[in-house]
Amino acid sequence: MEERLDRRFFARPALEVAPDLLGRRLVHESPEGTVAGIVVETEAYCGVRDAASHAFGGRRTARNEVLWGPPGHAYVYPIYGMYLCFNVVASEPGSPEGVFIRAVEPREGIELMARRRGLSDVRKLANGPSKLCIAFGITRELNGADVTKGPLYFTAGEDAGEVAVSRRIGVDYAGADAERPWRFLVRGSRFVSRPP
DNA sequence: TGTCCGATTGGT
DNA sequence: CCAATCGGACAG
Repeated sequence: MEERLDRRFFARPALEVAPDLLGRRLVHESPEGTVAGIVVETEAYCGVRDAASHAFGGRRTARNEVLWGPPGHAYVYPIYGMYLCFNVVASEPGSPEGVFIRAVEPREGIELMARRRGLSDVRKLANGPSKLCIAFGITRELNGADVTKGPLYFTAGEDAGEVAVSRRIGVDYAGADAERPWRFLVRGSRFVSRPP
C-alpha cells in the first residue's frame, strides 16, 4: 500500500503544487469499491490576487470557506446546477489557494467508473473536471475532507514526464489573469480534457 | 426576495 | 454553437 501525500506536500504555493500533482495517483475508496488513476491535468488558482479565483479580492463565503483553511483539504462545489468541481487546498491557512483537478487517467476500478459514467470508453471516463467527480464518486459530502487522512487521497504515483503549460479553461471573465499559464498537463497524454 | 451567472458537458 | 439546470453571490 503506497504512502499518501502528506500535509507538507500541499503546504506550498498552488503554482508549485499544481504541476507537482501531475503523475500522482488519485484514489477514492468508497462502499461501492475503490477507483484510482493518474492525474494528468491541473490548474492553479492563486488566491485573493487571482481574478479567476473564488477568493479574489478577499471574498470569503460559505461556499469557499474551506479554501481559507489548512492545506490538503478537498474543496468540492456545485457548478451549472448539475455538476461538481474538485480542488485541493494549497498554501497555508488564511491564504486561499487551490489546485483544480481537471483530468485523470483511469487505472483501477475502471468498471465502476464506467458504470457511474454510463460509458465504456476509458479515455472519456475522467477527461474533465466534472466527469472525474462522477467517475470517482466525489460528492458534496467530501467538501472539506482531509485528503491526508480520509477515503479520498493522493499517493506518490509515477514520473509525469514532460509537462505542458497553457492558459486556464473557462475563466475568460478573469481578464488579464485568464491569460496566465497556470494550467498544467502531462505532455502527450490522451486523457486530458483538451489539448494544450 | 429577485436576478444573474457559472473553474461544464453533451448534443446539434 | 447552444441548451440544460440550480445553488450561490449579491443587490435591493
